[in-house]
Amino acid sequence: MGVKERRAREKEQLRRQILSAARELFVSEGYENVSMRKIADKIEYSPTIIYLYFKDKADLLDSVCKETLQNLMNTLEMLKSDKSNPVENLRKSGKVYVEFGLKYPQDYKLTFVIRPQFQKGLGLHEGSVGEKVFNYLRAMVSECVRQKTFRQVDVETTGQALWSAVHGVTLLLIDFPDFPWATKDELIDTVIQTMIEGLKA
Amino acid sequence: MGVKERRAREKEQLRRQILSAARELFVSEGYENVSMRKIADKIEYSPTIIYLYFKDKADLLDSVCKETLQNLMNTLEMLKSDKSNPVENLRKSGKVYVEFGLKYPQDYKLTFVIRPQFQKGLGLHEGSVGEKVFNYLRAMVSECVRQKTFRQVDVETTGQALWSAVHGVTLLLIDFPDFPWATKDELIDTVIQTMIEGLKA
DNA sequence: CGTTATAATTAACAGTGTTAAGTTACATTA
DNA sequence: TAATGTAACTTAACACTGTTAATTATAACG
Repeated sequence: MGVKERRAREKEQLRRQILSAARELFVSEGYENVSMRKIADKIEYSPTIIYLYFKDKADLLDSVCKETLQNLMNTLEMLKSDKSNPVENLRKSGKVYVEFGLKYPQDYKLTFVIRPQFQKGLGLHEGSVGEKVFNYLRAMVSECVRQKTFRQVDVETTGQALWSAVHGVTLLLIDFPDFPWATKDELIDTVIQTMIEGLKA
Repeated sequence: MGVKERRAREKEQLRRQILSAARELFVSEGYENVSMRKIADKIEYSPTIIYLYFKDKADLLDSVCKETLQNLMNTLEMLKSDKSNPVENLRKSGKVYVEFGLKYPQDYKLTFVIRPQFQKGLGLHEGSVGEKVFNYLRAMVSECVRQKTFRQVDVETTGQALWSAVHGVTLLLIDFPDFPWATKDELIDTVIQTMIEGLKA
């Protein structure tokens, strides 16, 4: 009775083929400039097959973005955190976050800008990767407060404020590559350090 | 010889008609969902007339965004600044900036996210409105340093860092309306205040 | 073999940005 | 007033788009 399983494997494989073709094209051409036909061409199938695996183009984008979020989470988790120095962890994580965005600018924009435009109601569903990422951030802030390196700030609001800052600098650097930025690294460090300084006790 | 001038006025008038129809539709339907035909319908002309006034759809977007930038600049300039308290000016300006973005979320996204996607090479050209806005910000930071309320930070980098922070919070609030934000105002204030605290001497 | 399920395709619809060619309207000149 | 030139505007078309319904090919089962 291994037939059903083989078929299921084959289906899953094609699904992944579609997904990775879509990601490659989204990244290299931009979401708007990628047609279902182009994706189909790349995997050498007819365009309509995609609809047997994904509801529509937005659903395809959604799946690509979930992968990106997982990649971001993995990247963050690779940083082995030093329990004794939560501020340093926060600084490093911020840096890694921005660098991830700059390394995969199209993926970052797809996930944090394009997707919300096409997929309404993106809260922080229980069990979602987005929730995990934010829990990670919250824990770091919480530890900084517990160790009294930070003053008694509201952990929730502070986490969101930190996210705002790194999100902002990431997007500006992606969207305005021709702007006369001071220096990429200097700017990134300034944003993160200034926020951290502003939170210290 | 007033004929030529009248004709010129009429041309200018139609140009404005197109522009305002485009803005309304971009804002209410989103750039991607607005077709040249829809714009033409709204002003009761044939679709191709638009091409006699604008190079293409991206150029139309460009013109809409320039207006938005001018509106933002005007809003900022309405704040009469108190020479003796530059930090308070900075705080207020940041607040006004974010509130402008939240009041016209579609315009804000068009200008700072969508436009750079379609119009490459958006530096800060001499004489551009964008340059004016940034000069305004630079002057405030500079004054804070001069009065020694801020420590001896690099004005350029600091200005860009501040822009990053307010840009980030604006976009997050626009793009993730269903995220469990602490409180809009609390978050905005936290972002701005934390940055300012982090810059103080 | 024939039957059945399902995987994949073809054809079509209504819409897109944009261009080239054609038409209309109108001020200027004869 | 009638002809002319020119600017304003429209029609028709091209090569695309996302998506659906109907159809065909493929392969497993009895």
